[in-house]
Amino acid sequence: MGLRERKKEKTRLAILDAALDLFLEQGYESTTVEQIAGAVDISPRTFFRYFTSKDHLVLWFHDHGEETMLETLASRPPDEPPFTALMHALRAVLADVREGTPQEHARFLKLRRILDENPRLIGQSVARGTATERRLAEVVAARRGASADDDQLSHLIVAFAMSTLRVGFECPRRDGDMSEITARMAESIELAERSLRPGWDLA
Amino acid sequence: MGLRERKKEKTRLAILDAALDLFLEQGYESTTVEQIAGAVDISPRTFFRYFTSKDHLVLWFHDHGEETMLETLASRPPDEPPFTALMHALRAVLADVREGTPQEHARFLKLRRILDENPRLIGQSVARGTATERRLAEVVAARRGASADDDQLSHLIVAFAMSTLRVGFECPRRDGDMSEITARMAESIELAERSLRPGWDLA
DNA sequence: TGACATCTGTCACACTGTGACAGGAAGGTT
DNA sequence: AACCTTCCTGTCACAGTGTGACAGATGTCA
Repeated sequence: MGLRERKKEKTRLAILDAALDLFLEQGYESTTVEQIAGAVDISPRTFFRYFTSKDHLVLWFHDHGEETMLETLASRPPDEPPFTALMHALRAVLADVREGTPQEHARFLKLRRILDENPRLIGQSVARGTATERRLAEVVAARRGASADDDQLSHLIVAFAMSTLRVGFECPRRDGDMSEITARMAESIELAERSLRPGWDLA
Repeated sequence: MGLRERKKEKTRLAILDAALDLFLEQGYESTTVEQIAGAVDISPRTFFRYFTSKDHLVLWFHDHGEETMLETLASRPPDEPPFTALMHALRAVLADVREGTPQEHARFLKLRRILDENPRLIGQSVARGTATERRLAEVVAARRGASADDDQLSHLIVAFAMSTLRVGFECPRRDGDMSEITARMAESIELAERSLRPGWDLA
């Protein structure tokens, strides 16, 4: 990894951290891109070369999560029931979060607080999730030997799995610490697994 | 209902219809608010007094659906299992769509095509859904004699129900007619009911 | 008809996001 | 070290969304 890429990554994180702090100080809406750019001494135009939009800042983790899910899903044995495979993917995301550096934990907690204070952003986060769902549905449909276009069950399996993740992520109280949050997410996964009829995702 | 309200409703629908047609002709992104306003001979400023944003146009039906769901849910017997009650609410939404006037059907079909061509808008639609989910979760939690803050299962029940609706709505092929779409939605509801373990929402 | 609330258009504006272009920094090549 | 190439950054200009303030038009009710 060359100097160029390292510098880029550093700038990226600097923007993110500055933005999260500003959002917590003054609120999301009342913080402008100009301020964020100013805080890390770049031009507003450059900001948009690192993040495609102001909202995109908040979806930072989401992109990582999606990647993890797709990778994990691909690595699961092909004969494993699809929903089970997805639950493993969820646990992988959870493990990623838990095993992060203290810095990453801090970012994660800040992000949760911001999302909690700005319901609109939760919406945006979910909105991005629909793109992920489409891709996951393709993979699940392939596993089931069907086409994602016809097979409603593939979509339902994925939708249920993503719901599980969301509930675990959003549900904890705003003052929860890292261990409480991950515990909630784990709890949500177990809840979902208990709720579904065995073999429902094979029919 | 006075003249004022009737006129308002008429303008509202005129804006909506003009917008849907423009979106289908030229695409969502390349249609401006100015054009929409021009098509119905109002000022752009006035447009924003009827719809809070350009996106809001597309969420028109969503607002109706939410209302129907909350009303239906309130009218179901209190001792009915929550997920069952929600499935009834879903069927009520479906019935509303099916029983609409031909004009309303036309709007519905146009809207579906627009959503299908603009994935970003599906996201927005889902995003709005999160607000609905919160309210529904409150009601479900109350039914379960719990607080929505603590009870993850309430959130999961609602999330699963909304997933069911979404899958039914999004899944049909873009060229489907009204009867095919409603059939798909009904199918999705039955699929969900079959998939869950009896009594899972009572624990 | 007159008093009142509500709706509408105009003007002005802040903010997000994008395209085009020119200068500068990183990387590899000789 | 000098060179060229490629990518990154800042500046300028701009389209488009969305909002606040105010004045005038329109519906409502007495």
